[in-house]
Amino acid sequence: MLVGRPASLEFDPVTSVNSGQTFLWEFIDGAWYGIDGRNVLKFAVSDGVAQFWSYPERGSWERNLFRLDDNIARVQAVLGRDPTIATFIAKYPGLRLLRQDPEQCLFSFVCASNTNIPMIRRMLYNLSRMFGDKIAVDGREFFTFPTAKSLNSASVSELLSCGVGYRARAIKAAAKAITDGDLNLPALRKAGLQEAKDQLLRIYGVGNKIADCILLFSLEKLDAFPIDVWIARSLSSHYSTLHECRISEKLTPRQYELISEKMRRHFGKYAGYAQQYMYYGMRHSARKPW
DNA sequence: GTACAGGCAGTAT
DNA sequence: ATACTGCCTGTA
Repeated sequence: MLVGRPASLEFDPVTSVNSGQTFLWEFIDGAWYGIDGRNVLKFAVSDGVAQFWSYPERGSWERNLFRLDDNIARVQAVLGRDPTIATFIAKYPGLRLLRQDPEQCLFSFVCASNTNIPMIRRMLYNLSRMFGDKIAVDGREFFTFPTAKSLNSASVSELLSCGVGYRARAIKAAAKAITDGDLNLPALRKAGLQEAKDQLLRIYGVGNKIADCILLFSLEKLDAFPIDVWIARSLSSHYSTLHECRISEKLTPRQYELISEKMRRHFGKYAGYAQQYMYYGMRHSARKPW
């Protein structure tokens, strides 16, 4: 799909924001509206040309969010040597990884444990309504994503009223770590994969999968390879020969690390892109509506 | 009623 | 290191 700025690049923003990496996007009256940290983002597509807005104004945010600075031709060329991924690339050529706000990404995936996407969306909308700041856009109310500070001072009963259940404790733990300075997310962008992951794993409620999602979607670790049940299914059906043992849907932490590392060696430094093509391909062929 | 959904931590072995 | 278990909540 051709976009307004820069016109020479091709990608599909609709597919990308609906590929399960991010949760607070919705289609309203012909345009897509999304929350990224303290910004309300908007785009509309017609006749293969996209227009982008943000509130408050932030020039060319789409370049940052959709990772247009990545050499996608190179990514697709490298990953396309794998026949399975080549099929997915051909099917969804416009799919892109997103570069999300790290704090929002952290809280989003803390909420994502052991539940489904409609529930995740509900939790995050409720949290934003209760702890975010109201912004009026196009005559409609939106809410910025809550800051760590606001979530840190939230009471447990307030969090429970957002429907987060037992994740309340994890939300509080992450909010406290950030507020106290024990977890410095921006600094992790420059750290190595393992170093950054170790920092995230110290947080209560953050395990292997959630840590890898945060690393890939918000901290520049394009070689992070998150394995959820969908990826596990895909690995066991397409890549069983790479692994001597059967891949079950439930992986022990050790098995997770082993397989994740093996896929990293197989796909190289863009392993995270391969994961996203696989994930979206699996979800799509399973006809998940979200 | 009960199974299930994009995991994780706690405990026992 | 692995196996097993409980867990908030809403929907089918």
